[in-house]
Amino acid sequence: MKLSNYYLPTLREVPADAEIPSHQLMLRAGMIRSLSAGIYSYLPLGYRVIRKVEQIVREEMDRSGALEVLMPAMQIADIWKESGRWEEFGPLMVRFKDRNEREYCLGPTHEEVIADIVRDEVRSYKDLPFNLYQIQTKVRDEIRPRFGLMRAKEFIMKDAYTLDRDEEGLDKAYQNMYDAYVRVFERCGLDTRVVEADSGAMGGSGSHEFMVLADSGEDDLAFCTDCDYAANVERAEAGLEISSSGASASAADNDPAADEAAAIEKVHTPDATTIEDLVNMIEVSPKKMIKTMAYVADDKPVVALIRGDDQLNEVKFRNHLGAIELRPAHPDEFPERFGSVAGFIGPVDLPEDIKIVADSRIQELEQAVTGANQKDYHLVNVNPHRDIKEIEAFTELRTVQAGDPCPKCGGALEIKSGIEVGHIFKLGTKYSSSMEATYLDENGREQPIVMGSYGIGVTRVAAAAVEQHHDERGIVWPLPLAPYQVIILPLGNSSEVSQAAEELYQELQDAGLEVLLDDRDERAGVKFNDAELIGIPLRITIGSRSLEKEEFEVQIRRSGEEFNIDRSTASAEIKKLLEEEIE
RNA sequence: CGGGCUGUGGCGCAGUUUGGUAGCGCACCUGCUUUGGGAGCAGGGGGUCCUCGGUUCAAAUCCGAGCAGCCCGACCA
Repeated sequence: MKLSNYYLPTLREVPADAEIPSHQLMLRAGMIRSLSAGIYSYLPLGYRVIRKVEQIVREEMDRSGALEVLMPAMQIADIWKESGRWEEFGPLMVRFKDRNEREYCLGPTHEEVIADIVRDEVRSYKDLPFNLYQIQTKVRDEIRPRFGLMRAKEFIMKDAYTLDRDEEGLDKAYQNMYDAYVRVFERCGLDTRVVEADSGAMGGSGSHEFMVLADSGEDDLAFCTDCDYAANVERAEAGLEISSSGASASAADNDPAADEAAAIEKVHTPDATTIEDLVNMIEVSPKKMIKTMAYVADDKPVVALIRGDDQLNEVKFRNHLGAIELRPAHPDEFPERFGSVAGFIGPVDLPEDIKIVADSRIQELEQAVTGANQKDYHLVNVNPHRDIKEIEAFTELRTVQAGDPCPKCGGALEIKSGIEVGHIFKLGTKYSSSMEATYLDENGREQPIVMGSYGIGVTRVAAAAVEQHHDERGIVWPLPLAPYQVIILPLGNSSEVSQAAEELYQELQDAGLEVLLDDRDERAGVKFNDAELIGIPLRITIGSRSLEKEEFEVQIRRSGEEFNIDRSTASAEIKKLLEEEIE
């Protein structure tokens, strides 16, 4: 394509609204424009990248035996009510009514539609297994869209669904998709890690996320420095810690004198509503404090007990409770529902209807500090086993931190941030059961189809690629995702130069390469800067200076390397350079 | 949904404290010169100053309400 007839609105300055590199650069490179927060148009250059990602995904899905379909973006509420997710999805789903007051949503995902498609047609075990996928725009009313394509309200996703007879079939299908995903991200030139994940609202038994490591990532990931353990911190568990306080706690249990020596005391702690305030006021280590986190789970009051220096992991808490809706209690709710005041709530003598769940680390605490359920007072010398009678369970509720022991090998965990570009789930029979998608097995018995679901955020992959591949001059596309492979810059206005450029352009195009010709009437600096900003892997400069010697100048975007090539062998040389660039 | 910041030409911003009829850089158009890393000179076009209401002789500026965008948090396949 010739830039003189292209729509490439590059920006010299960084748009004020964009925070992270991929957002800034995609705007500056004229790839995307936003219509509203989290809603984007993909301009010609940007859409080419999207299509490159789609094509790689498509090829690998096809290779894995999956079949491409296209499902409706507009879905009826009925199927969501059947699966129970009409309520569960909450405000994340964009809903509307047609002229007849019939309820619809814009598909945030397609498990229900898949179940509907197959339930009427799949009758026998002989019809299974198979795998359907689509590449389509998904719509989710994100609470807070941000970071450009990274978290948008409308985004392109590849979603695949496997349908199997049993768990064994699902395991195979899951592994097949896992392998396909590894190939997809490798081909995209992305450095990804696979981590164990929480399956969240999707339900199901097993789940892995494919993560691109990047500082701007919204997910925290725990990696073991010694073994291959890797998990999203939402799910990551810490191994057992052999601590001295743990040992002494059991000793204390056997020593009634120790308990007596440490009777509960109420201390005046005016305005100390945070752990930090308390540390300053009574000089106790946060490790000796019990944080009491008040939540409302499906409209019932619950509290989580966490050591003062730990963070509550809401996913673990929610999973333990089996709750659908879990939210922090609002301060206004404290007096009535928790019999206390925000900032001073504690587990000792709470109203009886409140469920108490404690992190396993609470078990080994003694002479701890916690809220007194009375404004401006805390309790000291609290021993959980003696003083908190209604603890429903001790379980791991805390978020793992760097340095925590690995659950697999005991080595130290480290925390890195990552961008979730793919997520695979073993759904099991959650949707097939509720929506009656069944088949008859060899014995003529009706069985629910066993499903898996597999997503790749296509637009997010493009953004993640920019996060991982850019420098101070702009984007540095990995060759497989580059919108064009080569850009030719004729400099000056001599007809020899433009003729040579035109010839090379034709030659490269005939050779099947994707080529841009910057034939705009712009100064050299403008052309150089734009070429580097949009990140084309190979830049060919043609100017009278080198043309006199029958040479073209090459710059490799990634390395910055520059050298000359002979005009006569240019196109063969360029092809060779591109092949090398793939490796 | 809570906290903070911001809305002035396509982009980046000043002007708001102290009210007086809108400005700078970039981009854009015309001409001349220039032409290998975001050109120079001259001339020119473009703005409901987010919206609505109020105060005032007079509002970008003061007051009230609303809307939008961004950041932090909450939340979120």
